[in-house]
Amino acid sequence: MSDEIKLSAEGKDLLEDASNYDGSKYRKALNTVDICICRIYEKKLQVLLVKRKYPPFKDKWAICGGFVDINKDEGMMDAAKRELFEETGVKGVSVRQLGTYGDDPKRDPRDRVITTVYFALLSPEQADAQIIKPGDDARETKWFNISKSSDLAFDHGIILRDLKKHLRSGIQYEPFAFELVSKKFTWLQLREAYETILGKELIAQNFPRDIKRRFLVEELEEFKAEGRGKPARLINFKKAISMF
Amino acid sequence: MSDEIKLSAEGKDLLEDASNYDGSKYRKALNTVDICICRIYEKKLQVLLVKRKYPPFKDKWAICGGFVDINKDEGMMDAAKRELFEETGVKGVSVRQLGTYGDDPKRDPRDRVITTVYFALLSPEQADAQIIKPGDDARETKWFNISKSSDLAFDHGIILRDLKKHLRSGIQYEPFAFELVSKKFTWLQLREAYETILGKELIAQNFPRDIKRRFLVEELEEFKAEGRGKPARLINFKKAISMF
DNA sequence: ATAATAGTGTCTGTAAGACATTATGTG
DNA sequence: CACATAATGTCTTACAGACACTATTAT
Repeated sequence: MSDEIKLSAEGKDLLEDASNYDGSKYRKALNTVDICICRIYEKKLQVLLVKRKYPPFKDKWAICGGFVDINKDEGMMDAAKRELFEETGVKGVSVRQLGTYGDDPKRDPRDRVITTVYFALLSPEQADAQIIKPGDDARETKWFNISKSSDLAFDHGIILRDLKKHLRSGIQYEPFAFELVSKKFTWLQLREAYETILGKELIAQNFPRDIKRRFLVEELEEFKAEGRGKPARLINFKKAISMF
Repeated sequence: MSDEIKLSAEGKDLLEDASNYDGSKYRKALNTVDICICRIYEKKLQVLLVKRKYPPFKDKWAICGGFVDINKDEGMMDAAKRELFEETGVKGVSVRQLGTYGDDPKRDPRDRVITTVYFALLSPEQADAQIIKPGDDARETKWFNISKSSDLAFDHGIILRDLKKHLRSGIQYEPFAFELVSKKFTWLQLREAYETILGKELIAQNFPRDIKRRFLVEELEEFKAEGRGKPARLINFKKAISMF
């Protein structure tokens, strides 16, 4: 944040800073938020994509998102949460920032668009609760395996690649996996969430031991039979154990 | 990124998406970049701040930054690098994104400003090379200990707190410390960079062993006497050893 | 020689990987 | 009972913390 902005009578903003920025030719970018809505389905990390109905990238699939409502003084994360709600009907989920993509001025060929990308991790229940709102003009959405989603609109392929990396490197100390499973979960379910994000198998017997070192969990006196075999104990996530 | 933008004849952008966004009342935010220019000085992490010459926050200290030049199709990171160069004369330094701050619509009381924050880590040489450009209208800049910098303009105090956290948690696998020391450095210098960022002392004898696990370094046949005692071997950073 | 800093070697406790065994449910 | 999955126990290996000792320079 450097210098000076003046607001003219019409509410048009001019820039006038100490380095003689030419305010008269001043143009602004558009700010959007994208929200990568993720779930785990059949041991694959999936993201909810929406089919574009207009050019550019007509009929291509894109990450959910939209414009930040500057008129209504909407916060960036609020906009991301609103988009999440509009697409899925889900509220009260933790939404995190991935990053801002605004290096290529032609990432949207129409105009300069700067997008700040957030992501939300849904439990199976939250993902299934997805509401098709009546009267909605039928935005077509679909879950895609995050790895196979190529040929997307804009730079959304790059964004999803970055998201995968971010989830993988953050899962050690951030409770990503806990958000992707049900509120009460089994060790198997949590381990499969880890395996999905890490892209490798973990040793089942060691898994509870290793998790308990970094996270505080509550082992309930409830059990759930998942087909044959001994029913598994249900677990509740309490909190992360801070490493500092 | 959801739907539709139309450009009118005058180049004024209208929004017209599938959810009946009211294009006529459409207003845009201003995009700025801030760059946290960091160095280590006397075992303290410092950031270069600039004294504001105009309201709001007149005479308060702020992180370096400025507007993204949308007219010139300037990329976000290019803008951050330009600001870095304008303040310090330094080029060719790796600049990373910290995050985007745009939740509070009143973070700039004049208008809606969304800022994307980057950071650069300078070696002592780069930090000292700081150029006061002639004909510059004397922007007053000064190095501050990052911890003690309170009462800053805007939400810059929060940003620096976030940066500290980001550096601390990332230093294990990202070569932050190597950028904060000279190209050829001693184990002591590198360890002090780690200690500064981590905020605790490390065991000197174990330090080379632990670094070599995560990073590839070249131990040179050059030595440098730093006062009395045995001259220390100079080291060269090669690359990080990927953990995946 | 003495002080000061650099660098090596080794011991120990903890964490992580790997596997064997026991426990407890379903068909 | 046979089978499948959960849960526990233990062995081994790698890493991290801590400290003792040696090496090399300036004064």
